[in-house]
Amino acid sequence: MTAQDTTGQETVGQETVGQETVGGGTAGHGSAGQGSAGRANQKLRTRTAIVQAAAELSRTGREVTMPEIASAALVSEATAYRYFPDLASLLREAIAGQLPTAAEALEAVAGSDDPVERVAAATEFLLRHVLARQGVVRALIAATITRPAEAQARPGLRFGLIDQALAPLAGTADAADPGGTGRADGTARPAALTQLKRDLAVVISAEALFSLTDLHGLDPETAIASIGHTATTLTRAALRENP
Amino acid sequence: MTAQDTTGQETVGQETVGQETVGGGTAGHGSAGQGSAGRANQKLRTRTAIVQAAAELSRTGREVTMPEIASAALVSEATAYRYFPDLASLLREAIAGQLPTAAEALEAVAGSDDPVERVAAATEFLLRHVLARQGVVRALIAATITRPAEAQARPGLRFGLIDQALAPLAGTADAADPGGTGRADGTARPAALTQLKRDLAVVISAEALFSLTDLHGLDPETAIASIGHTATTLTRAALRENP
DNA sequence: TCCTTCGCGAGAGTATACTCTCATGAACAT
DNA sequence: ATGTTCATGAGAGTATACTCTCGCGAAGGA
Repeated sequence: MTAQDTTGQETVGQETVGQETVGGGTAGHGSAGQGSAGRANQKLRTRTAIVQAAAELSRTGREVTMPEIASAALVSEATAYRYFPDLASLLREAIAGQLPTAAEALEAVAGSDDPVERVAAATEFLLRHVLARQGVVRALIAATITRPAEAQARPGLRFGLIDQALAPLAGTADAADPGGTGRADGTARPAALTQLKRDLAVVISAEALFSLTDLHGLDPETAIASIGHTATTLTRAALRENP
Repeated sequence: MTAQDTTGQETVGQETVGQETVGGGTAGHGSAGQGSAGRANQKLRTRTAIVQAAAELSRTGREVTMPEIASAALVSEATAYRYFPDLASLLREAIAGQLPTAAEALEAVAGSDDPVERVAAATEFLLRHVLARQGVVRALIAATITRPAEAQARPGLRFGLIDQALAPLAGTADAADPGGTGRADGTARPAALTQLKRDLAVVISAEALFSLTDLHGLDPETAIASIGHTATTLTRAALRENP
C-alpha cells in the first residue's frame, strides 16, 4: 500500500507500471469505472521525468548526484528516493534505458557470420557507450563493487552483447542459454563456448577500459583498440580449437 | 633531515603528514646531531603501528574503516589521518606491505621458462591474494575508480607480476620497460610483448575476479580457474604468433 | 631547571548519500 | 459537499569519510 508498492518494480522496463490504460475518461473526475487513472499517470510521469533527467545528465560524462537529478526533474530529492532505493538503482535504469538492443547494437555486422568481426564490433560499441557516460558508470561500479549482493541487478548488456556477437557459433538456442553449461549436444562445443563467453565478459567491460586508462595510463582510443585486440585474440583462439 | 623525511612518504604529491614544516633552520636546535631521534622514532613507530593494524585487519577479508584501524593501532582517528591523506592511501600501503616481490611470488615456477606456466602461476597467486583481502581490495577499487587522477598510485603488483611472468620472453631489459612501446629492436617482438602485457593486465586483475563472482555469479574457485584459462589462452596465442 | 617544540587526542565541523516524519493539497470516493 | 487517500515537498536526522582547531603534556634544547 505504500508508494513503493504502487510504482512497483525498478528493474529494466518501465512498461509494467499502469495496471489500467491511460484512456478512460478525461483525467478529471466523474468518469465511473476505473477512476484512479489520474494518480497512476501522475506517478508514471514523475518516474519517467526522474529517469529522463538522470539519462540526460549521464550523457554529460560527469558524475551525477541525486539532488542534481531531482532538481533537473523538478521533483524533490525525497521523491526521487521514493521511486528508487538508491542512486545506483536509478542510474542503472537510466543507463539501461539508453541501450539499444543487442541486435541493434550489432546492426553494422548483422550480415556477417564471422564471430571475430562481430566481437570486435561489440567491443567497440560497448566501450564507446561506456566512455560517453564515464562518470555515471564509474559511480555504478563503485557502488556495486562494495555491495556484491545487489550487483546482480547491473545491466546485463555486456552478456547480451556477447551472446549476440557469438550467435553464429551457437547452434540454435544456445545463445539464449544464460547458464550456458551446455546440454545433451554431445560435442565439446558448448563448454568451449561457455568459456569463451566468460573470457569475453572479463575483457569487454567498463572495468577493463578503466584499468587501462587509469592504471596503465593509456588514452581512451588506445585502450579501446587494445581491448578490441584482446577480445578478438580470445575469439580466434577459441575458434582455432573448435572449428 | 626533517621529520617529514623520517616518517617516509608514500605517494606522489602528498606531504600532509604534519602541519608544521619542521622547518630546517628553526632557531632553537640547530646542532644536536641525532638529538631528535626520539621524536623521529616515535613517529616511525606510530606510522608502523597504523600500517600494521591496517594490514592485519585487511587479512580478515572484511571491509575496514579508519576508526577501526585507528583503535586497533591505539591511536586516534585524527592521528591516522595525519599520516595518511585518506583511507585508500593507507590501505594501499598496508596491502603493498604484505606483497612479496614478484620474484618471490613466482618462486614455484622459477625453474620454468614456459611463459604459459608462469602466467598461470602469476594469475593464481594474484587472485588468491586478492580474494583473501576482498573487503579492502573492493574498497580500494571503489575509491580509485571515482578518482582516476589518484589511481596511478595503486600498487603496481599486477604489472610487476606480469613482467616477471613474461621475463623469459624479453630479450633483456624489455621486461623493465614500462612504456613498452618497443624500440630500435627492429623486430615485431616488442610490440607483441607490449600488447600481451596489456591483454594480461586486463585479465589478471581483481576487477576481473569480481566481475565473474558478482555479475556472472561464479564461485571464487571457478572464477579463478576461468581467469587462469583466459590468461593462458592469451599467452599461448601471443606465443603462436611470435615464436 | 625552564622554556620551546610538537606529537597527539578530543571534539566540532563539512560533504555526500540516504532515511524519516510531518504537513499540504489535490485526487478520489461517497 | 464532505471526508479520505496519497503523492509530494520540506526539513531534520543518521552514517561514513574526512577536515580543522584547540590544548595538553612529554620530548628535547639551553
